[in-house]
Amino acid sequence: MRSATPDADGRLTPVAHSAAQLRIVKAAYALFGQHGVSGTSLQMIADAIGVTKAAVYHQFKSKDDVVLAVTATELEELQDALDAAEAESGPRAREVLLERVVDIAVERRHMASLLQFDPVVVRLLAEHEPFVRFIERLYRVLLDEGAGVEARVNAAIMSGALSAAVMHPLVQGVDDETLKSRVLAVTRRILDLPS
Amino acid sequence: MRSATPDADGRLTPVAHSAAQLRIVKAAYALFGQHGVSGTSLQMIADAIGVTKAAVYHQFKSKDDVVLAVTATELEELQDALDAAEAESGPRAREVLLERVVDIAVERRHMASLLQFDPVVVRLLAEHEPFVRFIERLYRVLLDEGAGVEARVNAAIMSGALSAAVMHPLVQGVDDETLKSRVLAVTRRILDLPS
DNA sequence: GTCTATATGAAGATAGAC
DNA sequence: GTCTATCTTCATATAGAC
Repeated sequence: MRSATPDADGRLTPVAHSAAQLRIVKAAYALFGQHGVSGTSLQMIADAIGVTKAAVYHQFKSKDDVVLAVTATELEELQDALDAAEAESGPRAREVLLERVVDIAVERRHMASLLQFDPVVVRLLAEHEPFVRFIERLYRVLLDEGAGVEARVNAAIMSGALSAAVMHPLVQGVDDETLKSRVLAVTRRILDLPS
Repeated sequence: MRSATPDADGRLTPVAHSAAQLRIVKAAYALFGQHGVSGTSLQMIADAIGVTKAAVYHQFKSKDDVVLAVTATELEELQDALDAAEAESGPRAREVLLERVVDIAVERRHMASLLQFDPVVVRLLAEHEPFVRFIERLYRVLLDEGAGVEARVNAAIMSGALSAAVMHPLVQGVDDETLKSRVLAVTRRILDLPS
């Protein structure tokens, strides 16, 4: 896998993408958001950037590889947030993570659901160790050590709440700032953080 | 469309499915949950029930029709909950709806996300008037008349929270009863209902 | 209600030229 | 880094027999 390599500490170390790879990842990202991963063909991606399928295959050896690269790119942003959170200690870490994550989710509205709900992405995330370790690292901040059922359900609720909150038809017309502050308020309540 | 016809009041009036149609819908339902709609072929559906593709096409004239039938079947359950809620008045209506919806979501865990997050289903729900009217009816109970931005965001959050809460990897091992009570508690908090 | 057989196209993927 | 050309497999969909 070229797009993300393991690291001792659950840190993703993604590639220096070439310009050509970046164009593909960017186009794929947009199309995945509109059609889902299975609903997006390499032909669609190639058409979107004005090249042929073969050109795409020169950069990535399979469609799974493209999905992996897109996913890793998305997680990079999350990783920065996680790094910042881990630099804090105690409940403050969770607070910092939450704020950053909400910001990211609102700004890249349609992607949030992909990562969590697209069956192809879910499968890849579960199968590739670097991703698994990264997710574990994320939950370590979000949940207390040895957190019980209640905390786990709360964390699950929070992650889905976030996805829906930013892409649901009901919030189509809502501006980013309003959305951020509302979502932050509700997710804080879910995680039992002080507002 | 054979699988759902309009009604003056946003009520879906689905077909008397034949036994053959029911088998197809049931198999498709399971496969959609595992692979998503785009990731499920009619061949997979046919194989699952031990017939040929042609047999499936005899019952439904296109794949969209199968998706429509599956979706309508899922919404039928929601419709019963909605009927019950509308029979109540005031805040009690919302309370009743919430309890029923949580029950349904927990019991059919993997479907909740399909209806809200699968791009194909989302498209079909938006394009077919009976569905659009039904969803409007649903929101009428969930939200107050002329509800503001805050209530809309809350409703969106709630619907996503529900999906994630019942299918997130974090809650894989949690039993139905625990999940129901936790989800109910949190969603009540989101909607500002008394617990 | 299900079958075989088939049409037509698009999917993922590769070889080799420029 | 991109192309044309090609392969194979699979997709949706139809015709017509049983």
